[in-house]
Amino acid sequence: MSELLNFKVFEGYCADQLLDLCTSGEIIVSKHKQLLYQMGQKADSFGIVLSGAYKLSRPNPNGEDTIVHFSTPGDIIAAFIMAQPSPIYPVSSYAMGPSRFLKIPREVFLQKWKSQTDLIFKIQGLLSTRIGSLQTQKTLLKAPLSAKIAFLLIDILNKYEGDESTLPLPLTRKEIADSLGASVESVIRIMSDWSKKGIIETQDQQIKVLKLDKIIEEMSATSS
Amino acid sequence: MSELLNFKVFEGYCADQLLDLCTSGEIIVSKHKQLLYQMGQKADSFGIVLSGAYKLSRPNPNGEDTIVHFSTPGDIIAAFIMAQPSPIYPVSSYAMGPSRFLKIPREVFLQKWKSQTDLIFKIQGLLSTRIGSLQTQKTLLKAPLSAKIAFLLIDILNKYEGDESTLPLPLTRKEIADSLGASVESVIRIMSDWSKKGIIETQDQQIKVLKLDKIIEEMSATSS
DNA sequence: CGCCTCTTTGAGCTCAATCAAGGTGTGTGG
DNA sequence: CCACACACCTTGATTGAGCTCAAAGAGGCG
Repeated sequence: MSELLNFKVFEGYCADQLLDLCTSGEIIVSKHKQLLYQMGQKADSFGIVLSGAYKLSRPNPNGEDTIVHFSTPGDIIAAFIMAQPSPIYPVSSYAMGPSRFLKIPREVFLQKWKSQTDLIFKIQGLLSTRIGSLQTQKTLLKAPLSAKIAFLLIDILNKYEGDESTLPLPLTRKEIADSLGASVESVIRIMSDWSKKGIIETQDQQIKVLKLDKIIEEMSATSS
Repeated sequence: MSELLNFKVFEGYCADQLLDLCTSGEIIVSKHKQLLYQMGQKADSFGIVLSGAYKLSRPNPNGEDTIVHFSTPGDIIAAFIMAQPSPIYPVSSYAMGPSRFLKIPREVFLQKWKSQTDLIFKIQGLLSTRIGSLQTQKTLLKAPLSAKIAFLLIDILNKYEGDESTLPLPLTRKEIADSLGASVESVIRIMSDWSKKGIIETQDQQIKVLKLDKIIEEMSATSS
């Protein structure tokens, strides 16, 4: 599939090489909310998000799921545990809306990917972006909820090259809440407020940011 | 230095190989609170914590520092950004108590470390542990503060092979607060309570966990 | 000896959680 | 086709965990 060539991870690779890397690859078509990987199970494959999105989540002490990451096209899932002796998926993955995923067996990673130094460092780059994002979220712990929501929206928008203002994945208020460790009601209160002020617009779980500057303001706002 | 041989990252390496890997290495002796790396600066070296500990922190929107990670002996700092074109330290590092650090120039990484596939995956293992820890912290967002403190203490204890019950680094209440996104006062209130109950003991910023089971209980406690 | 860091305790307040209730749209089985 | 369950969104009222502010004691250090 030539669509792989567009992803930054494969920068500098030609079609033939990619074909080799994706030996025994299989395209998984997921429906909304469908499980891709189950936390705790033996990790015998990894892969790349082709379209749509997947959420990675772990249960919290109350048994509810906390979302730890949103994986969007070009994102590699589970690659960085493939090198471990007998890897286990550390999180569960669910599709958000109809999505496609290129699934590759672990053996192919060990045989073909592992030795590609450049590729490994590209993947490490993705990892380090992820750590950066988690760390930023940690610095926002003491910030008001509105700042956290603002950051989350901007963080997701930033992943897409095109500076579209519409979030390219169906995102419910509940999912925002689960990602931020907040309650749905609180998230709704803040976002309703933004809607009234014309800062954002929601249609059918597609969130559109109309006034990016206002959102950014929201993040540093000491006042109102 | 043969003390490197004890660290898990270098499992399987012999002294000669290590010596080669640490070409141009320099041992940095840090005093308490001394700066090791400054966030935002050009990253031209990385290294390994030999003794003591370092805290990695980033400023939050209020200008205060949030601690994102505690690096203890055997931990590698900044290695995973060395492969980037022109890396910048993403966080600042400060010594906690007198500490020692083996500093290695970036060129040595590019020349000698980069090609050692096994080593790279060991480092990736450290990274993935770090992500795991950050994710777990995220799942605790809705848990009471006491659960977060309990988890932090246990998390730090777990890093040390020997099941010592004394935390091997000087940890102030303020640092705990800065790591959890809480206020010093709240941390003190909870820990004073634990001290009174004989669950922990503090002497000169050395925290000792007397009743590990009680602490674990604290994490799931719905009551009290 | 004054300054600084760390710890402690108390009082009051606030942000967001919880509880409660109602509305809408969608899928599903009788 | 209707009824029912279920997921999502919304709004209001109440409450409480933890924050802020204030004040003070205990080392340690130049």
